Amino acid sequence: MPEDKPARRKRPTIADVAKRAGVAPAIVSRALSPERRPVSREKRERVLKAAAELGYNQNPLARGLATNSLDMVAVIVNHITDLSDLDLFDPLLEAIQALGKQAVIIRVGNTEKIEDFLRNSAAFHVHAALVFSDFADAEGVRTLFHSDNVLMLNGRFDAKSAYITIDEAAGIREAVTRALERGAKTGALVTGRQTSLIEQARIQAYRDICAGAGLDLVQELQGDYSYASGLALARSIDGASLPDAIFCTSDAMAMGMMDGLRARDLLPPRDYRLYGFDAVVNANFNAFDISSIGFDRAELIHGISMFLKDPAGYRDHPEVHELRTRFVERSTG
Amino acid sequence: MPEDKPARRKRPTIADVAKRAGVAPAIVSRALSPERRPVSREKRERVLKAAAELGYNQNPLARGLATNSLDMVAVIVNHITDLSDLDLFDPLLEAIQALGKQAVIIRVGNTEKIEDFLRNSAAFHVHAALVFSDFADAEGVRTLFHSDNVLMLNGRFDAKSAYITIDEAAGIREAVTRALERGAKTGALVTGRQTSLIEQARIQAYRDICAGAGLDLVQELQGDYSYASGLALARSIDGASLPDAIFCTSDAMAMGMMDGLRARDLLPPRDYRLYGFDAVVNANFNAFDISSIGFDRAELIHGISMFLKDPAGYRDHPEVHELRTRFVERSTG
DNA sequence: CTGTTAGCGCCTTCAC
DNA sequence: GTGAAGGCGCTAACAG
Repeated sequence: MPEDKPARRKRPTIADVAKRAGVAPAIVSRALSPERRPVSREKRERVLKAAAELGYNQNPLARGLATNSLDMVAVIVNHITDLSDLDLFDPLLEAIQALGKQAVIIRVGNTEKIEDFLRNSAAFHVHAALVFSDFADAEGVRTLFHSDNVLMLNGRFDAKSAYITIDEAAGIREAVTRALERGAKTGALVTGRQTSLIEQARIQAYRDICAGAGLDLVQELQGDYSYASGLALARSIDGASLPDAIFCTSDAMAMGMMDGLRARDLLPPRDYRLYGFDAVVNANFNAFDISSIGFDRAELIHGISMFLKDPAGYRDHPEVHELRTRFVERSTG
Repeated sequence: MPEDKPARRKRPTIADVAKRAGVAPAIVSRALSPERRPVSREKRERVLKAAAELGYNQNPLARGLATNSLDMVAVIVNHITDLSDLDLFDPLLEAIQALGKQAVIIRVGNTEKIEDFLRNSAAFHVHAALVFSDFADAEGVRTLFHSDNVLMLNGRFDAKSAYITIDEAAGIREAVTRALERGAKTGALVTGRQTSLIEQARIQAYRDICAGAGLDLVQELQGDYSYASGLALARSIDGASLPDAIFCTSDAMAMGMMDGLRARDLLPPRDYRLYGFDAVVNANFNAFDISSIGFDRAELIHGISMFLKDPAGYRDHPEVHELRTRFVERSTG
């Protein structure tokens, strides 16, 4: 191999631009900075022109070394399915890229020693971190990343951290009301991983609201959010005294439940009413079309964008700190 | 705000470790390098001890600046759904992290000027790039990234690039054979985005194999891989002369097709045989359970890992350069 | 094998 | 408003 890497043409540096523009490197740095820095209008223009002619591009590593930060956003999930569906993930990436930043996905699902691993990684220096994983708490993430710009999306925030919470109760109240209107007297609740704060809130909301509204929650079953667990739990539902309404804390479990009961010729809404959670598009498949509860993903993306754009000013916009869930009516309930 | 950032305790540097171990900084660098570099056994131990005591962690930005590379892997997709499903994405992330690297997801779907955007980004310096997007060609990606370590997974490779291709024909042949065995004489083909090289190969394989095997492809319909497009295209299927077999180039389209025909009381395998593609887990939902064609995702991950571990040596392992698809029998065909 | 010396490219004082 | 100088932390190159 004579010249495997033909000495990739060296990229122009700030010094090259400075030379061409006939100014000092520091001027170039200032002129090219997004922030308003003292440079005379005339020199700024010379610098911009020279930079364009040379095809200059900043070296983010050098800037990162000097400023101790990187234009990347860490997205912390358990498994990737935490982002409950692609409906959220795709626009999230788009929003991050629209801000000129890049998303580093960090999966803490079963990586032990995630900390050691991260400390030697460039991800350590990210501009901000978005935390979806319920395994991470605010303080831990702050020490994990070389940044205080942590947005907690898992409910585990503290006084110092930014967050977006979901008002689970709003949509649940609508769904329960709906079930009652349709004559439901009894209900079953199918839950997911109870270590999640969000899940705990969801379960509690169901209990409280059902109790308050007079819908008798006769059965609680625990799954793991998955289709498979819903399918398996269907066996635990007593056909003889079928609950009038079955509430699942994920759409996937609702789908499994529906398939499991369908095998016994029990169909919603004829034989029981079925409610999912998350309002994923999948549930819209004709074969399921499950009534669900969810929030507007665009609103969540909007809040995240605001945070990334100006982490310091985020506190001043409480209107994006909490999202409301709503009942999404489909054919099962 | 008196002290918003309480001067985050400075992390120890290589110089601190050197001082404590009583050696030169360069020795520390060598001792801590993953590669085998000349350091006396005794000094190496002193360095390791000092580093541990100090809680030293490398600064990847500084290393990146010096070596011009970063321990990150760019994953380039159109939209995130390019990774056809989470079955692949989650283990891919896990594999990347297992190598001590981080995944930067780059979505080129509708970002114009992706190039300008990237050149100013740290992603430019990634260790390697994995290309799933069919919008990117090998040469383009090499110039886009400051790295020749590009693995093409979209079929658009050239002589200089590493790649993994999928033998689409193998599984298609099995599926067509199966349909014939079950008495099919006529078939319909439902396709996706035809700009993709992989899709083109898939379509051609279907045509060739059906022609060769004597299955008459009476109809071709174009969708976009999605459930919705399959559902819409079901209307174009003539109920009177229903094809014996319907082959879809994605599972999602097959699901849509199935729902669309179900609405007209046409069910597989009673009334027609239905075949999907990708063999995603979703298709396993009881309500669908669609026969499909796919490759072993673990094999793909294995090949990708080999590449990331040693991009230079990858060429010497041709056994991972091509994956075979296989027919996955389920209930619809 | 070892240590010294230069950078890598940028930003940030700090005088002017 | 400007520019020189030093530093971010590490690695490569070069003598010893």
